[in-house]
Amino acid sequence: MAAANQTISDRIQQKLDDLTRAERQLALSILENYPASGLGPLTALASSAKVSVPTVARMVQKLGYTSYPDFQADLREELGAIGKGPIAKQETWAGAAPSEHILNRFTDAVIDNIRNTLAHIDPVSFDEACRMVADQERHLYIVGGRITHTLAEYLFLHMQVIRPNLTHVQSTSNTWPHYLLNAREKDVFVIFDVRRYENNTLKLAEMARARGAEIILFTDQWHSPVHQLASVSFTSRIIVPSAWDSAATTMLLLESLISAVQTLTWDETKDRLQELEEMFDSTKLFRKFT
Amino acid sequence: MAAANQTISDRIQQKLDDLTRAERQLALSILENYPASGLGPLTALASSAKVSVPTVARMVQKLGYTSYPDFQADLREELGAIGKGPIAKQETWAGAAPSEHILNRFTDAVIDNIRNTLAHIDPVSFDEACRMVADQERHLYIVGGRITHTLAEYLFLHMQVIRPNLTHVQSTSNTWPHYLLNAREKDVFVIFDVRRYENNTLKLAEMARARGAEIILFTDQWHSPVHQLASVSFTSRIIVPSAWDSAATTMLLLESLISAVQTLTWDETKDRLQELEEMFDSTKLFRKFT
DNA sequence: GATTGCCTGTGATAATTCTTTCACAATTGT
DNA sequence: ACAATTGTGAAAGAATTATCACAGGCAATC
Repeated sequence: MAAANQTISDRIQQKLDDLTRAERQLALSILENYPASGLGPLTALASSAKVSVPTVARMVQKLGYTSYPDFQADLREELGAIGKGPIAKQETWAGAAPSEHILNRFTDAVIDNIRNTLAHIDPVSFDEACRMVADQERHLYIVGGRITHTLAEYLFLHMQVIRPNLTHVQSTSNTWPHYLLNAREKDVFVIFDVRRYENNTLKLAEMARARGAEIILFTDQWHSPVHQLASVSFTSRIIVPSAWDSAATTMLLLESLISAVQTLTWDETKDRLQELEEMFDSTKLFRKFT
Repeated sequence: MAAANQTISDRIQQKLDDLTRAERQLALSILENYPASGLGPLTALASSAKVSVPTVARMVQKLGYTSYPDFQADLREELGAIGKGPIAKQETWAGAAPSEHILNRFTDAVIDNIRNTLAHIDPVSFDEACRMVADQERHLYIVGGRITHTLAEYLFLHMQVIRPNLTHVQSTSNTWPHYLLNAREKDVFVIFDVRRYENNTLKLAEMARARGAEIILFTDQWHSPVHQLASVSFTSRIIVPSAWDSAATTMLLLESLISAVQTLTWDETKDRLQELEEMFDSTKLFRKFT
């Protein structure tokens, strides 16, 4: 049994870089359900991590143990030690940091935002919005402002894979009126507007509405003026201990929407994804492992 | 394995009266160091409780298990259930929607990601990264890939307000080698790289490192290869019920970092913010109320 | 584009450890 | 003294673990 002042969890994380792909997969699996998974039989651990038995044996030795049971003994000892100590903590997210640390305070706030936002959301509207975004007959315009531009782009990036017939508009640029020339009845505008609300965005929304397009709005709890014009509005709470607002909750909503739209259009999407994969493979832009 | 809604600890205590002297002695020993002692070998448990091996075997059967390993399996399962904190599982986030609705499933996953990510973060490294990013002597390069580009841009946007002397680099473009010409010792690169890891990004990181610059990396649980070169790495869990990965957790970390850097540089920042406000006022780009 | 080397899984085997269960003796309490 | 409980020692059986050789696959390199 190897002596250690740190937890085995720490030790594994520290060694993570010296490990190979399968070993890392195993290590992460152990950390995933820690420490329970490491206390079962070796074969069970191997199969739950989807690696082979020798891989487990090899890694345990890399971690400095003479055998798997040796490793388990250390785990048990650690588990026993926890029992003694003050068990109080659980409230802090980053356990290693004090509760006043910005990481903990910020995370507290974001979780609170998420809870609050989700509690007030209307799933029917959500589903409705998903259907609108998934409808490939309608041209999809995605509009972001100065800060929200990044969220808009994130949506655009994913929608590009999922469906054709879409446009990314920056309300901060002067070129957006050109795009509106093409907008037709029933087209869909996904608009992001949080405080400080942008005049350009409002004008754009008004003109879109005038042309008979429908608007899906992502805004904050104070409601962008675009709200009046929107068919569906998503309201996120965005308060955090910072000079700025948080986009994390809006991001969550957005990703949920993407996931839902993806499911709705899966039949068509999967071919596009397939093609994309092949293109990536051929360009070698990405690496497959390690 | 016997079904139970209660913990095994409860069950043992409940049965305590039906047990004989040696068995009770064993039971109390198990509860003494719960659950670690029950997860070791039977013989070890027997000797630590100072009872004989058959006594252990007999009692386990009295508790309703078919075998000692069966008992252990139940213990491990219970241990695994504890690992999941109290906040996540029970609740439906969007109360109006059924728990199988994508909104609830997705939010569950994100909360889980956040919990897991924060649990493994090192606050010392975090603070260190904040100091590096806040140091205006060093030029700050922000690097994003295909998907992470949006996160990079989000950081860039905020850093622009907080400090001068920074550059936004897209690893997907071909122009980045030009930027590297200006990179100097101790400059800071904030690099985003999640799967699928981009070869361009790795090359960029290597060259930055060769020039003596320091790297702060935002990656996922599988660790971008850039990890080896980084002074500080932030590892987010990014699994959600979707064909894509979630950026929400990384966004949270990022915003925490921004907030912390903002605090560190407040003296200089507040003037810049003031100026920015005035510029916005004069351009009438934003509306002050509603 | 071919080669080389590293990593990983497979299947098998042997060694080890752990578990179960004997019968019987010792102990305890009634 | 009787009956229930418990421990001893042992041995068989089961499960787990350690390890091997080998082949396939992937990636880096030239």
